[in-house]
Amino acid sequence: MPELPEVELARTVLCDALHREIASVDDNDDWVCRPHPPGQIAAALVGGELTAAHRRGKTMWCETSTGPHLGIHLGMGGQIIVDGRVGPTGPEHRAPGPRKPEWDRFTVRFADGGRLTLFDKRRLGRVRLDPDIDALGPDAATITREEFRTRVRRGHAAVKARLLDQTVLAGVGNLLADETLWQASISPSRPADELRPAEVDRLHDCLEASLKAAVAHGGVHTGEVIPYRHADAACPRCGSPMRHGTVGGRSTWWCSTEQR
DNA sequence: CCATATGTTAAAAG
DNA sequence: ACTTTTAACATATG
Repeated sequence: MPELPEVELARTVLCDALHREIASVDDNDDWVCRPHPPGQIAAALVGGELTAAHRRGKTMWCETSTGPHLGIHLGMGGQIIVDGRVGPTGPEHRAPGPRKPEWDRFTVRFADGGRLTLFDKRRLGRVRLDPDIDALGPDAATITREEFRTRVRRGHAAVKARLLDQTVLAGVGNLLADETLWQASISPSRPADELRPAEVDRLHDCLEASLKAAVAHGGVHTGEVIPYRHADAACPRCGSPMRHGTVGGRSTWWCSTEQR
């Protein structure tokens, strides 16, 4: 579920956890908390408080009164829950399924009795101290037209692979990439450096629009073409069959006639 | 049992 | 050396 829009919404939930004394921390999942051994993150946080919540691409981090930054990544399906308020990270938000306690992978308990939890069935989420934010490219929501042009076109890989590369720009995931390329009528497998300048600009415009719509509507799954990413679907714009394949190592759907 | 899943990344390949 | 692709990661679900 979590791509940039979901993570931004999760970040707003995270803000509810700010300025509250941290009483204890459960960091016992050594896979989610790697490379930290159990207790290390707890030791860095207990007694202090979270003072600010930031995001770049799909990575969030909190500043703390004790010094270190607390990095949180939702992985493939993680959710932030603060005092029972669930970050809207996809269809599950609207139809919450079972919530087994063992799916709580990381928890900060506050002196006021409330708590912040990373809920993640698949366990691909990540919590760590002082994440390397600078390894990421510019945030997809604020990247300039100039930056987008030079970064996306630098490289011969498929344009979808460039969009998904978090060091090129940060925040675009598989669904948002398909949505943006469909909006722009560009084939996902076109080599990025062969796109005409006008096409790259169109892609940037469509990315901005898709991001804005997704944040406003509650997630990337609200994209126009997302419901048509399945076998036997027809393009909602022209009626041609939707095509399927693997591009950039990910399952990809595109319109067989409009996307060139 | 098999395939798939909205992400990242180490390793292999080019 | 740098870029691109693939496989693996942990786990749930259809």
